Amino acid sequence: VRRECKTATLYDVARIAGVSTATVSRIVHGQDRVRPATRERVQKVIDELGYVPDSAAQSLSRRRKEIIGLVSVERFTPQYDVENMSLLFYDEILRGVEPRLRDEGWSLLLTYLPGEDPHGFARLQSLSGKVDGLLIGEGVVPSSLLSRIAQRVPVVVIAGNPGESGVDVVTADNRSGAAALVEHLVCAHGHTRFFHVDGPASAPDAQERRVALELVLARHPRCRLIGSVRGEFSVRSGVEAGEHLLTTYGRRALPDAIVCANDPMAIGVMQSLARAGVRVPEDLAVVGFDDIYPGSLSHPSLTTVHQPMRMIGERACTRLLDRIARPELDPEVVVIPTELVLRESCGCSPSMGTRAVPPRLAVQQRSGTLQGAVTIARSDGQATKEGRKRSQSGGRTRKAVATDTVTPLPA
Amino acid sequence: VRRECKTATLYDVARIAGVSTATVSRIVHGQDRVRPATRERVQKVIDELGYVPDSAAQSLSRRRKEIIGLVSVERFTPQYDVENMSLLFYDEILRGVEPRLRDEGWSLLLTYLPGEDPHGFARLQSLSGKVDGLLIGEGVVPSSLLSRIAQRVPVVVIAGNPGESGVDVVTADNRSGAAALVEHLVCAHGHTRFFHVDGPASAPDAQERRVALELVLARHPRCRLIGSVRGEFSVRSGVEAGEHLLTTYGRRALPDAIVCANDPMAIGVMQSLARAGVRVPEDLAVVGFDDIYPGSLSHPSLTTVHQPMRMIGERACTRLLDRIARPELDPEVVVIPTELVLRESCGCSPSMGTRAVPPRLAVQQRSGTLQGAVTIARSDGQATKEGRKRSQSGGRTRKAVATDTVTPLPA
DNA sequence: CTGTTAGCGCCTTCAA
DNA sequence: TTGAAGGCGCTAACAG
Repeated sequence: VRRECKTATLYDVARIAGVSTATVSRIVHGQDRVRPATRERVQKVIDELGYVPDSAAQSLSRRRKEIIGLVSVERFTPQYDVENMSLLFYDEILRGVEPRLRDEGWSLLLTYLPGEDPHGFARLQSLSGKVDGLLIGEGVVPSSLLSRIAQRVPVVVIAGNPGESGVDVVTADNRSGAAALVEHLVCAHGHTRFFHVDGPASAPDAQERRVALELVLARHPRCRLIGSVRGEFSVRSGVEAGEHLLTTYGRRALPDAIVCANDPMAIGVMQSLARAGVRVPEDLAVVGFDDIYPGSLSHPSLTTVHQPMRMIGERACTRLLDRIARPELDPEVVVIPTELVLRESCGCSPSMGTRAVPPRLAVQQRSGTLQGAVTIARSDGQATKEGRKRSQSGGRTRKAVATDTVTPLPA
Repeated sequence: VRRECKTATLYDVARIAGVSTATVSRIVHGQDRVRPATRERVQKVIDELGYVPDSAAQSLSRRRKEIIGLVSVERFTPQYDVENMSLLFYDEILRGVEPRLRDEGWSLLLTYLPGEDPHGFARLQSLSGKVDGLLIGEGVVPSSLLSRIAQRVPVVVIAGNPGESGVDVVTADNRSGAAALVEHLVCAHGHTRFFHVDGPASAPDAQERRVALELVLARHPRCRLIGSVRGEFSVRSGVEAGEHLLTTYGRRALPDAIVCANDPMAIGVMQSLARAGVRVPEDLAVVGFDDIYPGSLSHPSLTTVHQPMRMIGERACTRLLDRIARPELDPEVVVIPTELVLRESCGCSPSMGTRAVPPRLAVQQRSGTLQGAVTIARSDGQATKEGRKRSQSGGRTRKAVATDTVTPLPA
């Protein structure tokens, strides 16, 4: 059986059913104002012909494609390398975006862009001709270019710098999350000598986390940062950081706690410590950020901060759809609360695993040049459990809602 | 600054540059037959206006959208559940598909479909109006409907049943992989009492793996299958399988080896064994299938079979593009070789980790109703190392190339 | 209730 | 080397 290449068009249906194309169109879209008898007859022809409307023609006519693009940085190495893990972030974002979009009957165009791609801008330009709006991951293109893209088509930046101009931004509350984590190491475990494994200089989220670390340490006079190295967010760079640490401080002068800018690096650090016979958490604590699944499997299991990535994806998507519907909206920064996940690597016993409840949602309005109007919206009807109150984490005028409520997890 | 909503069209450019739309079109597409002076002048206008061609109009005019759709089953639970892991499969497929597509300048439309969605067919139909071809994951819709979709638009099924009719299929060589794995347990470790944690009845790959297990055991008279349970491919169902096992056999009558239909279930099994104080691999061996990253982190690390998922995605994509270009091609089944990954959980020491080299590529042609024509193609210029020859694994007429060559991994 | 008729923005012969 | 013009398949007024 040779495949038929000819696809039925609206005209074919109309002709065969003996009606006009307008009528067929009405029926396809389930409008009323059609006599039931006609509807039935036409529907039959549609089914027989297997007619499906051509989306290109629809888009052209309606001036709307009902497609949005999701662009994220391609950080994956040629083959099954552990580096992949940095991508898990976008995989989860995706799981938040896609269902939201599907609900609306829209489609998702997915693209990875090599970091620092010289043609990045051109690619985004051409992409902008294929969609009604763009969800762009942090680090895909420099922000100067971002705003140029945003002139052509609505843009929401994911995990982006909250200072981005002319575009909406949805991001996790890195600062409060990191603050809560360090605060825990200080208050619950009494650590004082910290070491930091930082992320790439270009990553705004790593930057936020570092600032939080420094702020908390500054609040506790006995605590200090004895050193830090910069990693690449990968397991491998974590391993290297661990080796560097061992070389630098030797076995006797190790820090009390190693704070890593993300989970893969924390896993890498633990690997090199294990190899050297250093025990975690007995000899020192290690913590990460992100809460990726492998962190819960590692030995010891990893204490970290959970970013609700699906929610970030979903909110970003919602925001983009809103903006497409009403392009005149003012750009907004949405900060999604993070949650502390206490496991073994900080010294907490496995049984006492706790997790913070996402308390509220911080929404920062930004209209024109005026900055600083702050709106706080509750996320759900979720009851805010009582817990230790942490002080607001920031030194800036912006008040981000902190990861400030901790409740026990169910066993 | 209020966003401009008006986007420049080809006409705008033509009018302002004082040429015809045909000329602009030629320039946009880099054709020659344009006087350099004209080109330059027009290009300047294009840049100034930030003109980007509208893809809908292009598609309509060219009768080609240059978009393909990727559809996979949505198995993810509401939130960050470990079940997610079943999705890792498609995440990796994606990383094979997207770059391949990007190379060609095409785009990817991504959709998840809830398993057993009653509207599944309708969704696929409507999707078929938005793309030039479809990559469909196994289990998205019953195969009867698949072939109806395939009449409208080229379809390649991923990880599908090799018996699917009217569509191309790209899948891993589950049978040879599982056979090699079991053979290893028997020959290298001398195990004789096996227990099987099967996958869902509807999963063709689980079926292939079970058949292979049974065949190998049948070849070794001393070996037998003492029992099996069916799981859902999730960590949780692995945990349950482990508990069931402990209840059924007690501590004294445990099997020698537990063969799981995929890695997440193997991880689950190991979790419940660990909780009960059963040591792996000292007391019994546990093996999985898939080679997902967390398996390399678990304790003990998991012996398994690697499916080259990116390659599967890439090949599937290539095949789809070929078919779109030449719809008259005969449907084909491409079987991608798998690789044995020996780690700790089978009893191999970590240092002796080995991994099979992908030997060849099996391509089965299937033209019209005639089945069974078999073509074997070499994958690359890769030299085939000598190794234990295994007998052909199937009882069927199809000759699948086995995972039959084992070489040490670099440390 | 149903049909007529302009476009939507671009591509592509065919002429000039 | 350039321009003119007819679609591509569908939608949405506007008439009837």
